[in-house]
Amino acid sequence: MNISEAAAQSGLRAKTIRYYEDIGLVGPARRRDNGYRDYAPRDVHMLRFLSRARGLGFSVEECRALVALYADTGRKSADVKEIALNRVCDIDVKIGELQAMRATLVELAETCHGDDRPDCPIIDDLASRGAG
Amino acid sequence: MNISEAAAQSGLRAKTIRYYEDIGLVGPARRRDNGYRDYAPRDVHMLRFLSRARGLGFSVEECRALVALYADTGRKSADVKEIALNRVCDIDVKIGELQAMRATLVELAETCHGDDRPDCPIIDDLASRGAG
DNA sequence: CCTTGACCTTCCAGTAGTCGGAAAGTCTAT
DNA sequence: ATAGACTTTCCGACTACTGGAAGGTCAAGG
Repeated sequence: MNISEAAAQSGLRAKTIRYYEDIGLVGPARRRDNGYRDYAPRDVHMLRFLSRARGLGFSVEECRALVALYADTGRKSADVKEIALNRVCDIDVKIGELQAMRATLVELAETCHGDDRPDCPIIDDLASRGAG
Repeated sequence: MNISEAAAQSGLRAKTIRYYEDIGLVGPARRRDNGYRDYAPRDVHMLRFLSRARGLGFSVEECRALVALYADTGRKSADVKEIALNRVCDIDVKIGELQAMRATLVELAETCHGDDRPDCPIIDDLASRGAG
């Protein structure tokens, strides 16, 4: 099948598929006589794997590791689990940071009357608080 | 003061300060005879404002708007509040996405025995689940 | 005066992960 | 034959910096 069909079935865009081939995340696609890439269901399967892993926030490099583990039928499940749990830790850190930002912003917004007057605690706070 | 001192006092790096000048987020710094940038406490104040706004996750473009509002003493506090609340919405969306990722990953990790055996539900799930 | 090291300057390139578009070739239907 | 939808490669843009090279400047020590 053509790349656009593979894109539709995998959830990736054609551009992204070419990019993944470019950086070697997937092997070079088989080509037809006209030079068009030709994908088999098995290839789409791999692309869907990547689409899903990326959707879970794994970096392209982590995906590379996952692909290697996927291909290695003798892998240890512990190796995969470790990558997944590391990802959970990363996520926890990011969620924590975002929650801290959110709390600060809400606090600031709550003290701001939000009308036509120029006096604004949000600006004042940004301007006066220490760099930390 | 020199740029490194301004950096230390503002919480930004020297490189970042030059970059902000480059993209016009701050005006060009006054120069000394030797060509070195020379910062007054007032400039550092502005840089600290930016450092803090960036720390709260405002994009550089949002910072540009905040700087304009900061400089506009006739601003409406409502305009500032709107930017802040939009930012809160963005954060909520991101937190939601991260929590969904986290839940999926934890679920997958919990079903994975995580030992030397090759059988791995994480890989299996990534490989078999639909693209969504 | 000379050297050393820590500053400073500009400019260029690279990062992640695509996206957009140009220019050119190909396929399909009418 | 032609229109329009596909494909190809390549190049540049995006965000927000960061690193490094090549070179100028300054302050301290011998």
